Amino acid sequence: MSAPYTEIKPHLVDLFRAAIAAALPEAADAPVEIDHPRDAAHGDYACSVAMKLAKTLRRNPRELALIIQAALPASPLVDKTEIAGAGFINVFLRPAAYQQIVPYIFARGDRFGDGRSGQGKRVQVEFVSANPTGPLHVGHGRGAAYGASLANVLAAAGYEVAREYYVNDAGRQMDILALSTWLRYLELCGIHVPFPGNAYQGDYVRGMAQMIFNAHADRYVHEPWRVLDGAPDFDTAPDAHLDQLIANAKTLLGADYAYVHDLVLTEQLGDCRNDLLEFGVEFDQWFSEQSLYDSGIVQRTLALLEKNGHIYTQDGAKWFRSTHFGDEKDRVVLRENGQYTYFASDIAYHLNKLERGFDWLIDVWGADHHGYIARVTGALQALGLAADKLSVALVQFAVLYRDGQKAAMSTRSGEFVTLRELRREVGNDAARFFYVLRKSDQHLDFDLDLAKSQTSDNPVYYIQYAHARICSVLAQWGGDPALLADIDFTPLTNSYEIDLLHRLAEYPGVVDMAARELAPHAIAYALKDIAGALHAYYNAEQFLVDDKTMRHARLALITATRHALRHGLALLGVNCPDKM
RNA sequence: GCCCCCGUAGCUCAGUGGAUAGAGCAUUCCCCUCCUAAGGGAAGGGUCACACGUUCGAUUCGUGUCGGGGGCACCA
Repeated sequence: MSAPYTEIKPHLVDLFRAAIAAALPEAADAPVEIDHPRDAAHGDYACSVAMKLAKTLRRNPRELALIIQAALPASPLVDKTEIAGAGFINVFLRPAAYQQIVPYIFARGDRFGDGRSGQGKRVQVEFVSANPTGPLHVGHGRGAAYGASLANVLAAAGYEVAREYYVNDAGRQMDILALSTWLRYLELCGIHVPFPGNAYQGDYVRGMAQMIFNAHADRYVHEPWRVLDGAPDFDTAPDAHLDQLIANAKTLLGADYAYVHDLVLTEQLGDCRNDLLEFGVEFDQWFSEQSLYDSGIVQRTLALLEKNGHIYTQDGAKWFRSTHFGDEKDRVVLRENGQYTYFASDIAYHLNKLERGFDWLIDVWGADHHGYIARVTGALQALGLAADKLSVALVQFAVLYRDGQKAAMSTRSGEFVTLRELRREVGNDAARFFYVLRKSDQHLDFDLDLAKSQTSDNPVYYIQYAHARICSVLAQWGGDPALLADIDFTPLTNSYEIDLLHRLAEYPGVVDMAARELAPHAIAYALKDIAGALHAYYNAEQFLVDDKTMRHARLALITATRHALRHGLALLGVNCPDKM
């Protein structure tokens, strides 16, 4: 049974609309905006519509404000209104306006905060999608935390969300990893081939080589003296050198190359999946790039583009005319050597996504990919698809700080800080929270010392502590919080209580906004505010007081607060400990 | 050169077309015989980079300048 609840802001908008329709019918479609004044002396909410109407109606704004004020219908939530400043209509609410949120939250339980603005539309969030060529590093961690939280927020806002990881299992990088592993394997077999500096250097490569050696001894040693055949000098042509070694490995290993390739792919993908799983990040689908070639959709897509006249041949390569769609230059889709570019399969991938019936696609990319947006949206337009169904969320880099210094992080030579190392050092909760504490399109300074400090400085503990305190009080009370749903809330009138009620009432709107703006960081800030209001309340008032009515009202309020904290922390993938 | 992000307190960052711009840290104080002090309260600290424009009103929107970061492959 759902408690009657009137959402404050929409209710006030309705009141003002009704007043204007009655008193100023010529301005009935005026935009009514209600905001929350900074200064409490200006009331709980303020409306600026009189000033906005002043110009079109050519009348004095304060005079208009008086007319509107006089026509406002009576409301059980409104105590009084005042006209102030240049023509603001300030609204002062009755405590009941805020108190009603408590039974509403009890009715919604841990689903308080869920909304319906998504209308069940199907949205796909594709994120992380790191090449499975080594451990995830701290940069991927931010994409993972952001994407996972964003997907949760969208689901809470009423979207049907599909979480997807695009596996780049078809490209040159995978070949380099397979080669790297084979060369390390040959070393284990006592055969030394100079290990190229642009191959994968990390210890995990030796680990995979060891696995092959342990399972199959020297079975995959195939004419190793020919590995360097025809390879140009590494120092003058490192890339060509590496490509020749890959070609040689494929020739020498023959059908066994697939074994090495598949093994390293399976190993790295498995490692990646476990890493993310431990981080609380799960996917509905791991989509293989190779499958796009196997199913022929890449070829079909390019044929369609060609038929539409968006492909031309030059210098032996096939180009997509992306300049026609605002890109700064045209892009190769089929190289002179007959191989498709990554871009080619990516066009096919996006076509495939839309063919799967999603209403909205969100790609979470590293900020270094921003130049890629124009060509992908261009390709969608060229295919006759609605490019506005695609949103790209760019995630800027994270820089780790330790002792006030940048923590060393080089992408080559296996020196990078892995996501796993970060999680081990600061814990999953702090990592998830710190990653989304900044707007995604801003550089993130990740303070390792702060993240692992078990003090009040740490915002994660600050919020979790609020939750634990509530649990502790309820445990000492010993009753069943669910039975507090129908008690008398009118004692909740002091400033701490009103402040907390206010923040709780605003929380569902924050979730809605966070979904609309692709901004899960707003959840983190809302939680900090709610936790802050709870802590202030806790210090100012005793909850377990003798007066039963007051005691129950306060316990109900903190129980409601607990629902909101749990909801928000769940969206961010952070745990809610009962004790700390 | 072109494109993207950013410039708000000493530091790290929120924020909004509205009235006196916020938080945490840092600094200086204060609060546990009391539900967890991983907490609360107070004080100081600002030309919201700069200029011009739009607007009744700009820190917010637009243009430009300066400054910081990133990106501009027949790599992925």
